[in-house]
Amino acid sequence: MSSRRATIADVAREAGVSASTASVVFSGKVVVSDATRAKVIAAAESLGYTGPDPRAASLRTGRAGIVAVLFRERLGAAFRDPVNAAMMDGLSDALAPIGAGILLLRDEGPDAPATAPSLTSAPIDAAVLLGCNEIVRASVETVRGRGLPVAVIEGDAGADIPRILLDNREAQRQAAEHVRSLGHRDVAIVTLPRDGARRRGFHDDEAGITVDVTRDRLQGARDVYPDAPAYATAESSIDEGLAAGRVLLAGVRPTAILAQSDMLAAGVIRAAEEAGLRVPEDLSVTGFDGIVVDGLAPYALTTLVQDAAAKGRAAGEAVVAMLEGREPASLTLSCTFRRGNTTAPVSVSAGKALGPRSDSAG
Amino acid sequence: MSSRRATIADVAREAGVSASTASVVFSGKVVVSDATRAKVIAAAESLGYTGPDPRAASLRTGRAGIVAVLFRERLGAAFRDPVNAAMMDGLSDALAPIGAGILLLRDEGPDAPATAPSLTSAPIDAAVLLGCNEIVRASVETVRGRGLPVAVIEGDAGADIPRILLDNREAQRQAAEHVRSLGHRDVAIVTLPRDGARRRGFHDDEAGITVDVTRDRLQGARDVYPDAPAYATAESSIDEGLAAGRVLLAGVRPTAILAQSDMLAAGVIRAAEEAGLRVPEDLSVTGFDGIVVDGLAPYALTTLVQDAAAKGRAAGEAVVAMLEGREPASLTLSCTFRRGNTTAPVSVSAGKALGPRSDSAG
DNA sequence: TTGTATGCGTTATCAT
DNA sequence: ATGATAACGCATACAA
Repeated sequence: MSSRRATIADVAREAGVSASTASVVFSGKVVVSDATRAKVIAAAESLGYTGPDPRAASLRTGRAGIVAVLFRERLGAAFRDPVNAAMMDGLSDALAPIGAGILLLRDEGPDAPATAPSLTSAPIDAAVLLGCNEIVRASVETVRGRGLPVAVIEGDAGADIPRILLDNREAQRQAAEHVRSLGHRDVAIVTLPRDGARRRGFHDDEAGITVDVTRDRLQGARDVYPDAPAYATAESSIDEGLAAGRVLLAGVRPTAILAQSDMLAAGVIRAAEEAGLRVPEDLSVTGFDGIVVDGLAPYALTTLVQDAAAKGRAAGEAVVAMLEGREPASLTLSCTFRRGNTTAPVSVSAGKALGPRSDSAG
Repeated sequence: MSSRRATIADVAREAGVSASTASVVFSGKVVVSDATRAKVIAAAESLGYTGPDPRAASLRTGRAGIVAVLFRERLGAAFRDPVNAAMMDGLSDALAPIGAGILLLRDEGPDAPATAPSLTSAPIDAAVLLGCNEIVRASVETVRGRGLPVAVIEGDAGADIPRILLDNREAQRQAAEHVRSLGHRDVAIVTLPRDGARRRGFHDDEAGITVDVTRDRLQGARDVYPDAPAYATAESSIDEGLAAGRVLLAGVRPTAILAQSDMLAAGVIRAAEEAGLRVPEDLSVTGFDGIVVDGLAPYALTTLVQDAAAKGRAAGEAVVAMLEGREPASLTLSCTFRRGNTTAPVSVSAGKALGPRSDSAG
C-alpha cells in the first residue's frame, strides 16, 4: 500500500476496467452492468477509495456545489438574529435541489488580511449578498467579475442583479399610520444601525444612512412623523432596545415608540416596564419582522410580519435559476400589518412629559 | 473577445511572460520584478482576469480553504441557539490564520438525497463535528476515510480524534449540590433533547439518551438527586422551558428546578411567574451555559458558565494543527459555577405540594 | 456497455 | 528573476 491516496485510476486498474468506467460507476450517470459495478466497488473498498476527489471533480465539472452567503457582521452576531435564522432555512431549502452547501463569509471590508477566504478566492458557484450597504456594490463587482451568479437581499445591486426586496418603507408607514390613527402625536423611533460603524445615538444625518433597511423603514416613519426623534442602535437585540428605550423615556416622554425590529421593540417594552409604564396604556410600541420573540409573552407585538424564510428562498431560487441558465426573478415581498396588544389609543394620562410637549406629528 | 473566460495562460501570453511567472504574480510566493508584475497586472486587467480559479488552484495545492461544520439540526435551528453563535465566533477566530471559510453542513442522516452536499462530497480540508450523538461515529469514519482532519465538540469520537469536552457532569453536580445545600429536597430537572427525535416528556429510559450533553448533565444532577423527575424538551429555548415549567409546576410542586440550559431556565422562570410564584423565594431555578439571556433582567441566573467560544476556538485550533502536520490537542473545558439571584434557601411556605411531598434527595 | 483521448486551470519543481 | 515541464484527479465526447 503506497502512502499516496488511491485515485479512480488505481481503482480502475485494480478492477480491471478503464478509468472512465470506474468514474461512471460513482457518478451513476450512465448505465453500467452489475458485474462491472460490483468489481469496481470491490476494488474501491480494497483500496480504501471513498469516492471522487471533490476538488478534481469540481475543476472538471465547473461546479463546486457551494453557494456563499456574505454577512456584514461577525458570524456570531449573524447567528444571533432570528431573522437570519429564518432566512437560512429558506435559503437551504431553495438550494437543496442542486445540493449546494452554504459557505459563510464575512464581509471583512478593505482591511481584510489577504489570507481571508473571500468572494475572490473561495471555490463557490454563486453568492448571496445580504445586508444592503455601501460594500455590496463592490462585492457584486467581485463576484460578477468571476462570472458567478449573485443575488442580493435587501440591497441595491445595480441593474440585472436579481434582488429580493421588502416593502420596508410602505410597511413602516402603515404602522406609523396605525399609531397616528390612535391619536399619538408624540412619537419616537428606534432604528437599526445606520452604517457599518454601528454607533448608538440620535440620528443627525439621515441622508447618510448606508443600511438600506434602516433608511427605508425610517422613511416610512417619516412619511407620517417627519419630526419624531430617531435613535440608532448598534444591533437588533432586546438589550439594545432596552438601552434605547431608557434614553427615549427619560426626557420628553413620547406616547408611542416605533421600533425597527421586534427585538428592539421587546427591549423598549422592558424599558417601559422598568419606568413603571404600562404597555399599551401608557406607551404604545410597534415592532418590525413578526418574529416570535422568545419569552415576550403575554405581549403580542403590533408589528409588520415579514416572511424572512421567503427572502432566503427567493434568493436561493434566483441563484439556482441562473446556475441552470434560466432567467432569475427579482422579488419584492410585502409585509403584513399585524395588530397585537402593544398599541392602544393615546390616553389623557399618557405621555406625561418631563418637559414641554413637542408636537411632531406631520 | 472570446466567450470563454480568460485563464492565467491567456494573461501570461498577453503580458509576454510565462504562465508560471504570471501565477507567481498572483500568489506572491516568489519575488517578481516590479516591471513584470505591472505587465501581468495590466494584462489581467485588460482581459478581465480576476485571479486564479479556486477550483484549479485547490486541485493543484490540495487545499480548498474550507472547513465544514456539521450540525445535527436544521440550519435555522442552529442559528437560533446562542451557544452556537459563540462557538462560531471562536471557530472562525481559530480558522482565521489559515484563512479557511466555514461550510455549514447538516447531518441529514441516512435518508439524505444523494444530491445533498455532504461530508463525502464537499470540497473541504477538514471538518468539525458537533452534537454528540450516535451519528457522530459514522461521520467521523466518512471524513477520516477521505483522509481529512476531524475534531469533535462534545461527543465521543473514538481514539485519536481530538475532542473538545465540557465537564458537564461535574458542573451540573455542583449546581445540584448548591441547591441541596440550600435545603431543597423536592427538585425537578428540565433536560435538553434526549435524541434526534426530540420528543417532549418525562424521561423513562435514561440509559438510552444518545445526546452526550443531555446524558452527562443529567448524571450530574442524578449524583445528588437520584430520584428527581426529569422532563425532556425538544430544544433549548425559552418557550420550551416555559412549557416544561408549566408541566412541572402543575402537579407536586418542586421547590427547585435544575434546567440544562439558560434558555430553558428562563422559560421555567416565566412559568413560575405565570403560576404566581416568586423566584427565588418560592422556587429556585438554575441554568447552564452562562449566556446572556436577552431580556431576562432583572434576574441573574444561578448557572454554570461555559466558554462556548473557547470550544469553537479549540476545535478550530485542533484542525489547523492537523492541517499543518502538528499534533492536535484535545481539551476538556471546565464550567464555572456562578451564583445569581435565582436560587435561595428553601422556605417553609415554598413547595406547597398539591399532593404528598416526595422526598427525592439522595 | 465499455474504453480512449483529451483538457479543466493551476502551481511546484527544477533549470536557466 | 523567469521559464519549461509536469502533474493534480477527474468527467465527458466520442468511438468501438
